[in-house]
Amino acid sequence: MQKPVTLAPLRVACSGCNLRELCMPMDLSDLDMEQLDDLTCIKHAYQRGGFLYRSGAKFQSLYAIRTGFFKTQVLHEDGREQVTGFQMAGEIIGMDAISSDAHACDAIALEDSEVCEIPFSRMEELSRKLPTLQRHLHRILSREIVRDQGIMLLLGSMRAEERLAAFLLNLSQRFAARGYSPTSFYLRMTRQEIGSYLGMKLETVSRTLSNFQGAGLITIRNKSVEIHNLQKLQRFVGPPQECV
Amino acid sequence: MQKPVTLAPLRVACSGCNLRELCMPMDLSDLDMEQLDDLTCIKHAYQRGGFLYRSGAKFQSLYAIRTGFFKTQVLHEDGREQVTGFQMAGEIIGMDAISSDAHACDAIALEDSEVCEIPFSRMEELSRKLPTLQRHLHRILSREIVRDQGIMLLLGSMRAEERLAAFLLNLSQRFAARGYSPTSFYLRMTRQEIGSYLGMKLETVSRTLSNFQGAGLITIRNKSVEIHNLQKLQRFVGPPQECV
DNA sequence: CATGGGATTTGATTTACATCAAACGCGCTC
DNA sequence: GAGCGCGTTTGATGTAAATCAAATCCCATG
Repeated sequence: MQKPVTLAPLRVACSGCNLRELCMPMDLSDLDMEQLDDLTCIKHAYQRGGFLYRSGAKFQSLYAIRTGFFKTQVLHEDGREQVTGFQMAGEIIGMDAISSDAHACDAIALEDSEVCEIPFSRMEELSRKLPTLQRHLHRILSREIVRDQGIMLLLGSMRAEERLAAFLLNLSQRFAARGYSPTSFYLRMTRQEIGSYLGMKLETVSRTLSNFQGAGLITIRNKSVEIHNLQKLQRFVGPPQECV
Repeated sequence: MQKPVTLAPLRVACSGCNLRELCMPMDLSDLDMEQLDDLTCIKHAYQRGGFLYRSGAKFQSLYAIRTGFFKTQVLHEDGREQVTGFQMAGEIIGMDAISSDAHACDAIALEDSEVCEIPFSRMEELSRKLPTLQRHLHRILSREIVRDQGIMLLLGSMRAEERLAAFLLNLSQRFAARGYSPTSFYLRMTRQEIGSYLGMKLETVSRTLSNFQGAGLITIRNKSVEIHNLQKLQRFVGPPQECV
């Protein structure tokens, strides 16, 4: 069974991290060595199923994912849950907690993962000295707002088929940005989790994926997806179908 | 017809603004007079239907609403639109634009309104000197993320009835926080706009409101709403109905 | 005050998706 | 390798909400 334990904490420096391009793309010239030390953060490992943080927990740090895959979810008191995102290497997570000093959602590892813990008070302190870092922090926060608006558009005005196509294309782009194949990848999450994220039931997810496969757009076997035609899939995201 | 013109720009100081509690609740002791001058911003008036900003416009400033009512919406290239929020006095708007230096949505006045323009570069500059302001900015950004997550939960896992009840209760709370009646208020937006925001069609909004009225929960006449029983309405937000 | 156009309500019908249900497949552990 | 449980697929049926349509209301304007 899953043991949500934290393995092997380790201090690391952002300057030496190969994900800097994705998570903290600042101009290095702004950073002298002393300042870099201030940003040094602690690396933790999480097993599949482990909680990075829980809703309600006191806010201390943001987390940069180094390797692995997470989901975030909010729980309604009724027991209903809504997956609010899937996060992969290079992405920053935990920003919802700043507003109330407590985490507003759960973050759970979908595979064995490593994260850098970034103590937020130190981040604020340092960003007062480094305008570039300050600007970057603002951009990250704002980017999250824009991402959420996109999901609102998706949930509010797209049909099941479109949502799923948009979802696959989004994953595709993000894998591509990390140097992986944009057309062949593993889904780390269950149909149920995809459904929760996209506002549909797991059966509908399954059926729609089967339809895509039937139409020759993708091949799906268990959790591995192969997209045969990105353009055709893209055309699914849009009004009903004006078959070209 | 609407003329989206800007009327009567005027310089004002935050120190003298009666909305400070809602939009910039900092400890005044941190601010000396000189710093206050730096935060002085420009007041603009907008007529109903006027654009505060348009999607794609260059990002310069955040805006604090002093009086009035706005909606924000994102447009899909297909012409589909999604209302992403309704903003009222004391709320800050425009934060989605920070990430790309361009506005990601339209902001449109739903009634004659006044806003304070807060040049963002000056805000960043000042927040490097004032940790309290810095912290406040971070909180505002994060609060927007939390708000969006709530809407995702609403759109992804609630039924029409629940969404509309949650919507009315949200308005109720926000009016109450501003010293207005929580049980009697005007809707500034059309059924169509409510529907876009809540992911349903205007007919469904109308029908559901009629149902609420039929159940004696509210009285609705045109755009004026009276909530007769906040608790009962609250109970609508939840799983199907375990009638108490 | 009359007129016109958009907003709203309400009804009839359709439909996309949910629900219920059963079978299958895959990865566990024993 | 047998047995079990979870995740997934697929089918049959039900239903909430969309769509289509028409009547009414309300405000703006001449």
